Amino acid sequence: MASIKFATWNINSVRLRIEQVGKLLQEQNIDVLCLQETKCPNDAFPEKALHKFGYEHIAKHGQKGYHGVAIISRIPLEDVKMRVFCEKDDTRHISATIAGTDGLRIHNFYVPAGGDEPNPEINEKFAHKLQFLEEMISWYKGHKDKKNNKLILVGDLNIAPLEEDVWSHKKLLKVISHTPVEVDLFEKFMSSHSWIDVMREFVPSTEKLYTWWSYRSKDWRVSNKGRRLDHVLTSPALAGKTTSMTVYSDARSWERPSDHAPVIFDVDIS
DNA sequence: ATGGTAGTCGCACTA
Repeated sequence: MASIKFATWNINSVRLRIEQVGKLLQEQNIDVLCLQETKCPNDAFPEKALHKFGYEHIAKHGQKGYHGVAIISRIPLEDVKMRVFCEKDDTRHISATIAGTDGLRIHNFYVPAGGDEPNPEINEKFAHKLQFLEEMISWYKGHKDKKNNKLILVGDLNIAPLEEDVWSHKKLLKVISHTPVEVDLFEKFMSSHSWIDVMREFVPSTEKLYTWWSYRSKDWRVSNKGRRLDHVLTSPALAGKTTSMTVYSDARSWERPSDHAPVIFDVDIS
């Protein structure tokens, strides 16, 4: 069986943590890594280090200071595209087709976090997040031949949709990432394209599952007040093709860690 | 109810 090992990780500065990127790639034998929050302009992207780690194919979409996404691959990437959302020049999306896979395409997203105040009337960051999600719902409508498209969508979607995706459902109902209005949009997005929630294929919805733990708690593993903000989705054409999924929370304990853990998964392409 | 930490860029902003 031929398979590809993928990972997605909000790295919170690719330059600061380039050695951690290398450690993940090499120790976990990753083929294709999607990064979010690279916080790095394209001309400053640490390509040489990545080449040294054995990764020749890099698709990047970054800007100074904020946001930024990238796909780092051992396999050639084709037809790299970026999409604009909300008519902003934020670097929040990049996609590519994996060579030699008969058209398997991966989309890498960094959805706006949305600020603190969960009222779009007075918080334009939350309004932006909701509009971004609306545009994600309409984004795919132009695609043809949906049923045969082999698509993977990963990234920091900044939404924890299920009750067991947060440490306390009740306490987070008014906390952005878990408010009903954004969870509804997330569910609308999922159903409009029949996306498969791969992580929940491996860990039942009755069990807690997190990918992010705030920097603001001293002992993140003991308090364990996490949220599942990072996601792995596939189109129905890939149903049953994901053969493993792990939240690699060890990386949250590395020295000067990202506040997100990588999610690693295998896709059978035979 | 509040404030806690981290990163980039420059002394504010975003998460």
